[in-house]
Amino acid sequence: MEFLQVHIVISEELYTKNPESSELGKKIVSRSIEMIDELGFEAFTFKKLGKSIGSNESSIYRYFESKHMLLVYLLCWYWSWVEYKLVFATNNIQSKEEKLAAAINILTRKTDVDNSFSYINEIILNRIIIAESSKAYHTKDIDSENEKGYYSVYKRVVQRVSSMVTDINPDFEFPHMLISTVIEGAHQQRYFSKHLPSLTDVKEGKDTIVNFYTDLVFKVIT
Amino acid sequence: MEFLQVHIVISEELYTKNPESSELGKKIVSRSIEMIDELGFEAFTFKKLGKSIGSNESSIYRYFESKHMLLVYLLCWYWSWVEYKLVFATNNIQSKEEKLAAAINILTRKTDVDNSFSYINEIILNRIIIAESSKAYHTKDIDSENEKGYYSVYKRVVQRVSSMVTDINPDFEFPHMLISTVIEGAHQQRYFSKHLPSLTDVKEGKDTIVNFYTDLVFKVIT
DNA sequence: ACAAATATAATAGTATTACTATCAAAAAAA
DNA sequence: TTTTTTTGATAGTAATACTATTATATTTGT
Repeated sequence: MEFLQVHIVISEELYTKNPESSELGKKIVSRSIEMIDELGFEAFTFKKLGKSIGSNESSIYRYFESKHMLLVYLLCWYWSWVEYKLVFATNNIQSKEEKLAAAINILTRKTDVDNSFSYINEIILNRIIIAESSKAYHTKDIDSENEKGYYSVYKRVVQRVSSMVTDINPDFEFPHMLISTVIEGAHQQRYFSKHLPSLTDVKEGKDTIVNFYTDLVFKVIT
Repeated sequence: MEFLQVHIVISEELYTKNPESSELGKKIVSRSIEMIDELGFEAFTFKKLGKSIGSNESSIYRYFESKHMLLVYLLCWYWSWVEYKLVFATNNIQSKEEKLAAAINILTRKTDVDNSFSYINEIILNRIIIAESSKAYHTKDIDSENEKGYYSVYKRVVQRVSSMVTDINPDFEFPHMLISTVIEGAHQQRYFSKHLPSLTDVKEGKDTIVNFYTDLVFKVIT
């Protein structure tokens, strides 16, 4: 069985040496995803990662300037991947409403396996995005990093879906607020349902989160 | 002019020695709020705090077990204060809809000065809650800390407002999801409007965030 | 096949962090 | 005034988040 191999290109600003250019680089990325998930971002270190992949701390620093930049890289990779899924899933849908519903589904659903990108486990990556991504942009350096374009992919995803909202209702004044609320909200609800369930109303079986936010969006924009 | 002095009681689990029991303790709390705001939580240390208040690192450790526990303490104080404001603002409102609207206003508006609590600056505290609170519960220890009740005040606030939703529409299935989405969403939008404005549609002057979420809630529950 | 270039590994070192432990001095309570 | 409690000062530890240097592989060009 063959799979379509799609390539996600990440801005050069985010790494010192492109991790996709070598086996070691790919191992750094794939193993770091697993380790951040296992240990949490705080307890994760380049030293531990090096030991775990049979390499050296100093070699990892040749790919990523810091642990923070690695997280930003993963975030960027994740949102590029979501954008690809989004474009793929909404392409050729004629009905504006169906298109928006498909987009919201992509943004709020549980991530499933995707064999197009061999060395990255999207399910685990999704989990660390949910648990750790806020640590990437809740920094004192947010403004300068934003200027450098570190978050442009994420902003583009919000923009794409906001446009779908505006297509349906051109008079709706807050499409960006609505979509960023949905994206961040869906992530939070997944985290809460696991760790602080009294903040949610998630039921076993059906995907409450997708239904809740889909319903919310359509009610709010009309 | 005299002000009503209201006392917020914080669970003993959150501190080693009650910071309200001494001048030093109060200074630790009030100055830590300012310093976390200035430096960000990562760069803030007990050593720097000690130096800044003319005290010693070791003395601060006698009040708080760790920097993380100080943050949890501040979070708990903040939500206790919001709960007090909430009860105060919604008390005696007859109309269920007006009551909920008043509650959403409390949860989403910009914080203003409050002279009832002398040594805590609520405006700065609000800012650090917006920027840093996710770091408190995005930890590997979340489950055990949740069991110990560290987040019960926050959960109670969500519960209170969710009940108001259920009072209006007993058939609405997701009151907790809705209210936690609103609370966290409003915080995020305030952060985004300052640092990642393309994720929002905030306009100068009027309080877009309050209007957006008030409208959202009433549209969703009916 | 061999030199040159490049990538990786190993080691050491630095400043800082997040604490703990100990002891003395100061302040408050009995 | 004695005892207790609180604070301050100092020292120490293991770990973190790096940087710098040098040696050793590995790859590449000819």
